Amino acid sequence: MTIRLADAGDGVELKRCIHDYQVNCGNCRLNSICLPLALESDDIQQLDDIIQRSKPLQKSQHLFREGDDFQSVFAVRSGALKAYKTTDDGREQVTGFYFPGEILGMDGISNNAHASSAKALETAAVCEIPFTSLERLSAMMPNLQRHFFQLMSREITEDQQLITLLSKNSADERVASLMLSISTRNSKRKLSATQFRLPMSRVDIGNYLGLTVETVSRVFSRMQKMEILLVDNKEIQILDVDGLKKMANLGV
Amino acid sequence: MTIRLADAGDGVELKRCIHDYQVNCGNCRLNSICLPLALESDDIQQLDDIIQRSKPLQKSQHLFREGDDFQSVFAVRSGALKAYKTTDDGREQVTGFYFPGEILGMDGISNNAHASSAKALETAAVCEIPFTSLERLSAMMPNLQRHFFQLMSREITEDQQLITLLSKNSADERVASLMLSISTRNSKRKLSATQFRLPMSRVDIGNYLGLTVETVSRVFSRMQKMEILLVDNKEIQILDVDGLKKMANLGV
DNA sequence: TCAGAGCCTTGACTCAAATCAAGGTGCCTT
DNA sequence: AAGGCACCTTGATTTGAGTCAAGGCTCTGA
Repeated sequence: MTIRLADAGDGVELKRCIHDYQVNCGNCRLNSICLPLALESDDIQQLDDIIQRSKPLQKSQHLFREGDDFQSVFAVRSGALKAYKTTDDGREQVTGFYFPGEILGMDGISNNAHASSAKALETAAVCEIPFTSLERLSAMMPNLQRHFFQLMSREITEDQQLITLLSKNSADERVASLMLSISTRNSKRKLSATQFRLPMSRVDIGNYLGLTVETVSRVFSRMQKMEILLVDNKEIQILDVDGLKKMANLGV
Repeated sequence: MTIRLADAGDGVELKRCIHDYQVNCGNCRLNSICLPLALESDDIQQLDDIIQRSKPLQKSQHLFREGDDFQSVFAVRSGALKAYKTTDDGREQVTGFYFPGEILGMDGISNNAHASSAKALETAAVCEIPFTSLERLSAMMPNLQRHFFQLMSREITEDQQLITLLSKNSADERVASLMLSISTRNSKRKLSATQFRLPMSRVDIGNYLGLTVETVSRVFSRMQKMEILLVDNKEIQILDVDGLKKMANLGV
């Protein structure tokens, strides 16, 4: 029942699709994050034509799995996803959280197979961008080619940030950094930088930051006691941004 | 005195240059690692024309520094380099080691400024690939575009491997994994997989793996006692590959 | 060839986070 | 409305790696 192509499926389903979701890149409120490009409107139309909008994923549904054939990269439209790898001994490593406007799946390009799995943390909608079409288009639009090189390069620098965090920082610093990162990304999406609901569990946070659940929980308690955060289960309110930055120890 | 362009500098210096280094991508013995591409010889010529070969770097000389304008990516021709970032509080995080045939500098694309510094661990020669020329050429050669997308994607998956290592694995497992990685990369370059000289110090290894020097040293001692490695300062001989793989715990 | 500096190793002790254990909270299902 | 399950919190204890300290090795340059 999944609608993969804009011109596929029966008319009724398609219409609902058009009604429910934003239909094109030109009017998408996320395009300043996802496509901050100086493209001609004709170019945007061409890009829009290759992008496929599908039915939302339900919580804990997979968008793709490690080892799946790589066909497309994906932009998050709504909701949130996590990417994770399964180690040979069966443990899980969360490699990233993805919010609206962010792009995932680029790690599949190198081997033509997804190098990680992606799972919805809550109901989530994505735009699918078939990679061969994207390559074709990129060769014709220097701006687009540049944009994708930049996106991938950003993924690299972000991974390097995480490497540094894991390798050099204490539990307090790691959790504080993640809270700041989510806060910053929220404000880029014109949402509150100080109040939000975490879409992921404590287990996922711990897993991502190389900590156990218990440690994450204790850090939240400590932050609450210090009146830096107000934590009510997954609802977070940042009371003292400077205190949080100080705790993150990444330069105020 | 640096020769940056193949057609620059005075004739004598240039000739020595041609004599000392392999001159073009077509005959470079590393091209199976660096450029495993089905390119027409005319295409290789075009690529070759944009690549600039410079004088070798001396040990501990910088190839570029964090914050430098991003102009080029670099392929290692000989020797070895490390990439590292300096954190806001002045500590260093080594983000990678680069051996002949490997490409570095791609993290600079996203902000038009290098996101990390690169320093020679020993005398090292590199090919400089100016990025704007590469972009122009990529738009014309689909294979080349694909290749660079793949290279960047590989950098992402490798960083994710490191993230997992740092987040989930013990000191023993981390050091064992690095030894295996170097061994594998050596054999790709037709060098011995079981005997090599580490170009980096214990400090660099520890820094890269999120460990202290003392811990790295203790792990080497332990491995020696277990007759997995023979360690003589920077000279490493792998005595028991399976034992090493088992120690790395990444699936034998 | 000798001095010095930087790098490496080893040992003793400390500590931050993991582990083990138990109980609480909130949410979904029936 | 109640039962069950998944998730979260807190406390007690353990442990792997960090820190501190000291001594040895090796390469360089005078």
